[in-house]
Amino acid sequence: MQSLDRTDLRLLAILQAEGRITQAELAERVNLSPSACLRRVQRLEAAGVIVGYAARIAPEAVGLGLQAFVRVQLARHEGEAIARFVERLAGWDEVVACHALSGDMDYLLQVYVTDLAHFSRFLLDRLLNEAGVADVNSSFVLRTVKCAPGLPLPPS
Amino acid sequence: MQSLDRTDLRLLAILQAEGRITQAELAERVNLSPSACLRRVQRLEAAGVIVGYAARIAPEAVGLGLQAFVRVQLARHEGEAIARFVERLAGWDEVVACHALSGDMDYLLQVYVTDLAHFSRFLLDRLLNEAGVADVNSSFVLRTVKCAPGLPLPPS
DNA sequence: GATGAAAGACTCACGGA
DNA sequence: TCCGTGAGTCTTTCATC
Repeated sequence: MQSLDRTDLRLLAILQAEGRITQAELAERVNLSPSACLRRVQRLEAAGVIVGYAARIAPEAVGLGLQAFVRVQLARHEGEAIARFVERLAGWDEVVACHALSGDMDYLLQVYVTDLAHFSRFLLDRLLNEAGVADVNSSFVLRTVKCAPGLPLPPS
Repeated sequence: MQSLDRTDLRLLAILQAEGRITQAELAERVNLSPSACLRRVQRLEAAGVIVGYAARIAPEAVGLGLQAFVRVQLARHEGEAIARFVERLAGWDEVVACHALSGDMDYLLQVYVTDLAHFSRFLLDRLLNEAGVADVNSSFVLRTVKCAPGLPLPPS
């Protein structure tokens, strides 16, 4: 990707907030013809700047009443265990994100479950069942104070 | 919202993964006529099950090369400070999410910045500049091992 | 980047199970 | 109440300049 000009950034900002806006209205908002606008969007998609589109769903509305962050420490000197852990993660639907972090913990998992009973099963059947997991520390989300609809894009 | 039947859940799963799918194709995938499908989608939107639609953007592609999780503890017995902190958060673009958590920390912030210099400015100019902030602990994302495209929906 | 045109999608009012 | 049909309108998308 060459570089993103002001118009590209405006397109991204709009699409990030209104992913299903029509090309016609998108074009109008950035003062382009529909075809020029579409070409830019297609270019952004092809370049991997736009990775995809998603409906944002309210967790409670689909029965996901509990969100948790789980810090996981793997046993040292077990490269094998790390690879297996990462592989297993992919199959655990409850985990929507997992990051390797700097600092005193190894991995931070973001987890959605229906309730505490579900979370308990997740811990016992999945995480603690895993060889190489040395330590686990769970924090539940009491309240979500802020949830931006996308990334902070540079002003355009 | 009454309840979500199998078709609703299928619609949500598809829209969560392909937010810009056409109504025509969406209808075909769930074996409905376009109009019946559209009515269901509109109902899900009106009921707040679908909160919105968003383009997913690659952070590095827009210059956001560093992601961090920041744990913040506010001073106790300062209800005033909490309210002001939450209010300020809304204006800090770098913060895409903030949750009040159970356990030993108060708030968990998810932060996107361009680089360490930017993060440093964020800490000094914003967070540490805030009255009532008793303790701050930052962890940087070294690697994102998993990033699901949406919520774990019950099978349909 | 704009124009223009053909193909297709969107969306609604209506009638039926 | 929910679905399907049909039709008008708007959108998408491409070739062309």
